Amino acid sequence: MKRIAESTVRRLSIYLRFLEEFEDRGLTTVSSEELARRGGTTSAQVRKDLSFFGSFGKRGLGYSVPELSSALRDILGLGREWRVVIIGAGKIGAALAQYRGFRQRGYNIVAAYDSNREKIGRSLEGIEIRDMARFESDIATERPEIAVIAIPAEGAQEVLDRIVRTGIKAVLNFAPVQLHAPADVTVRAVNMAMELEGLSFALTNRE
Amino acid sequence: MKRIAESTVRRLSIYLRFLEEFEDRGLTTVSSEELARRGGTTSAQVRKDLSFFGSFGKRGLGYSVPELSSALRDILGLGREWRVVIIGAGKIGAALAQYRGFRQRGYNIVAAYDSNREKIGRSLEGIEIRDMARFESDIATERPEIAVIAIPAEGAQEVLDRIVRTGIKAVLNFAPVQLHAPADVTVRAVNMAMELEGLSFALTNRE
DNA sequence: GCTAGTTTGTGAACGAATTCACAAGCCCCT
DNA sequence: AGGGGCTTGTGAATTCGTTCACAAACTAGC
Repeated sequence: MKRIAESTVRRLSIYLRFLEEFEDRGLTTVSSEELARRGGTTSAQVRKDLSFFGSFGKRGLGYSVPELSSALRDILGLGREWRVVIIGAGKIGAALAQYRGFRQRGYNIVAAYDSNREKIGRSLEGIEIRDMARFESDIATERPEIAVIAIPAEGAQEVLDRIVRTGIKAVLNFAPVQLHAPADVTVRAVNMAMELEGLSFALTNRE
Repeated sequence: MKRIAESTVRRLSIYLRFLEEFEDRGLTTVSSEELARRGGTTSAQVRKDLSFFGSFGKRGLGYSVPELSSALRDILGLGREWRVVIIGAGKIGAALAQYRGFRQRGYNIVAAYDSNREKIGRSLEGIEIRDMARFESDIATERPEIAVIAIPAEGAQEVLDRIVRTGIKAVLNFAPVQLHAPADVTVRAVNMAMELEGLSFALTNRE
């Protein structure tokens, strides 16, 4: 299969969100034009994005809402459950743990890890906080597919190295540092500081 | 001035982070090659990124660490203080409010807003939680430059419309929806659900 | 002050992503 | 059953972003 651009995948997520809304409202078909308007893009872009994966529409009519959402869920890997571990039981870990959208979409948070004696053994929004020392042995038996780094910048690369050694291939990083991993490990970053700097840049440099 | 790509601005943030680290370690010069290695890019990319804004280096030597960090801080608008309001005093709002990196870089959180009677009047990590009903009148007197949306998806577009009407031109959105704003308002989105879907996509569709 | 060794800054080449534009296909109405 | 009106799917054209490659400019050593 041809390599798919990250931007395409992001848009598929956006389309899926609208499709789910349309499903709830009982709509049966939708046009690329409508999806584009909602998603802030163009109808040609929508059709091109979908065309990488197949033909889901009917000419003259549009896309069947249930069919297309089902197809997108499959494409995005939402047709199964994913086991997720969170490293870092601080505020960000807590915000993640309580977010209902994750479980709804099949992301099952199996545990949180921390090194702070105060936190170990307690629960984070119903999720067990375990000693980071147990990390490797737990992973070996529970085999989660996704790890979330929710600790400060300083220890993040070291934690990522440990994650990589366990064989986990997908990591979501909330620490405000650029991390390095082998090519077969996908690392996505959420960096609030960087986004804010994008805003102050825009405010500063506009005509 | 020529339009600068968002990807360029993101990289500038990354470079600045390393430069600050180098400053702390007392290093005086750095090459584009070194910055590239740390930032996960190429030296040509680093030089091209910087060249949009001027010539900061010395041929044969590299860049002066203090000079380049100062230049990047100016470019990214970090040479002044920005007033920020957070809308939504939930878990995400709390995670933001306690994050020390913001104040360090000149983002001053002036207040948080919520509609929940329970929360109004309390404090979020030392920041006053105010009634959302006061929003417009407060903005008119305090004139913050940046608003952060940290509420669930449902009310987010409506809140953005209110923000836009106050004249605020920069918004950071944590709600998992695509929002629409006039072209002169910069909206950056942080969408954890979308990032996770990027990961499950990568796990599902790889050879 | 000259030479060898670096590293920048930047046009030109390349590659990737988006947009255009239109034939092909489908629905609905008469 | 045929025609008009839509909307998809997709090559081609275009735009945007990255990488290449090298002259220009600097340092350091002799």
